[in-house]
Amino acid sequence: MGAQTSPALPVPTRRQRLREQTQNEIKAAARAQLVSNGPGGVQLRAVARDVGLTAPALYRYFPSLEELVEALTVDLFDELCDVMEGAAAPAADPFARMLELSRAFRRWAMQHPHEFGLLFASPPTALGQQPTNACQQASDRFGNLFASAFIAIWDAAPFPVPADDEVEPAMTAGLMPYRTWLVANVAPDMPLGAVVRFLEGWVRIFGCVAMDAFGHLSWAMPDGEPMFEQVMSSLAEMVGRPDAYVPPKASV
Amino acid sequence: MGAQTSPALPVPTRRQRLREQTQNEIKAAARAQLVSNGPGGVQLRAVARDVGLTAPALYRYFPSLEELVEALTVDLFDELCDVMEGAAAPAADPFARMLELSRAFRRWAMQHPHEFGLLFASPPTALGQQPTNACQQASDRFGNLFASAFIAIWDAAPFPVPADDEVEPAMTAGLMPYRTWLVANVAPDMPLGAVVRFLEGWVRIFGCVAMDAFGHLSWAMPDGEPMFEQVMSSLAEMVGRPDAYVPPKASV
DNA sequence: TCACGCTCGTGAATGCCGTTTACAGTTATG
DNA sequence: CATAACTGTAAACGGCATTCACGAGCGTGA
Repeated sequence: MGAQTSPALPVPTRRQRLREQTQNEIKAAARAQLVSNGPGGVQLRAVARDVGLTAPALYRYFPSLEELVEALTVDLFDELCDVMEGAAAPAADPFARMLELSRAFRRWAMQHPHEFGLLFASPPTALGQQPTNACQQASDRFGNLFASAFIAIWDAAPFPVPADDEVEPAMTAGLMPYRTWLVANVAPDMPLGAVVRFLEGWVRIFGCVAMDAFGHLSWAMPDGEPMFEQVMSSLAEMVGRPDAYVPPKASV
Repeated sequence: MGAQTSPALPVPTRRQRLREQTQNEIKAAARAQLVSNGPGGVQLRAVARDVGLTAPALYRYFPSLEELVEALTVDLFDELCDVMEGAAAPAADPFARMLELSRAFRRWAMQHPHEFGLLFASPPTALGQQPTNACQQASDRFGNLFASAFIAIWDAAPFPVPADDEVEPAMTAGLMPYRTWLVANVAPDMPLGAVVRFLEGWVRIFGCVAMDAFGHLSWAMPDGEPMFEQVMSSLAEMVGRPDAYVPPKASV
């Protein structure tokens, strides 16, 4: 009845706190399994064992194994986004921010290949079923990180891009919905050609990171970082700022 | 006892033929499961049911589910390579061949996303264990398709590439083993810079195809083909033959 | 022709899995 | 303090991969 109990939301009851804590323990155990067994190797009974419960008890916290993995996915997207945001100062030069965002992305992917696999290689596994709202939201946050970084680069210093009528008609058509959304919501003055450049860059960054994380580069080189850095350097040229690329600080 | 029975190998006994036929039926059933359930959704018992056998019977043909999937993987690599070779005339202009190889690759990936997932997205699933010999061999054939196509382009008309001392030292170091192998075996006169360009191109092609197949492009565009075609066009410029890119024949 | 061995298939059994159900103990609340 | 909500358990179900012991059929050499 004290005065400070009036806002209902910020005062979770004791049980709620314990419940949330247990949920986190469960997700942590699930992640440990993900790390050692890969996506698909997360087992409900094993998670329960690790956390000191019987299997049916987990159903008090997650309605199914699948939803547990989904919750873990959301957490991992958030972790990845947090790491990326923590690595790139928003106030920095826009391209420097993009550079640091991308490097943090690559670093996280290399350090957590199985988590990366869960986030980015599952679609073929789960093809045909649309993702959960929460999942979609989490991956949107990730996408927006890159998009807003690109928009900042463009707003700070537009660079030459193909004119609207130089873009392939097929691409123009396919890109229209996204482009109108962009213009209406976040980047009023971005031409179609810039959107194309954004996607090109995103494909190169993601492709480089994903191939490395999935081991599709190791036949030619043991470490994909130099290739990644070169991609970033060539992207600096693409956005008309060849000087903006700076090599990474030497790692320890 | 006839004269034609002398070579032991080319005359498989009747049993051997039946056995092989059953093996193929099993792999076909496994593939059907792969298509409908995705990698990881291939179940031994379900395969057995589909082929009209009990589960233990499959162990007469494959020592485990895992090895069945591996055999299927090898088959799929071969099918992909056959399709690609069938789509690209070896005698054609070297870049045209690369173009057709890449398009066939993309086409196959789009038409068989689950098979593509099994071939190219499993490493995170099976991270830490080196592939079977047969698997390695099959994926080597795939890699060599692209490599030899690139070598043909280079041999036909070398193009400007970064000089050896312009390549990042880190990349030079990592690339050395592969480069010396290339020079020793298939491309005696290929400079380091050309190897770098090859990998760049490969990363862009694969990245574009993989992202599309995994649905990581659909948030921006429903169909990744125009983006893929643009990548191919820009690769034509990269190899100094901007004229060599020709748009695809209109699809039906 | 017959008997032997090899191949291929089966049913039963083991131990794991995800999930459901019924039940008991604990905790918060009127 | 009684009542309801919450959190855990044991038992059970069906499905899974895998192993084993067994039998039926084929191919071959005496």
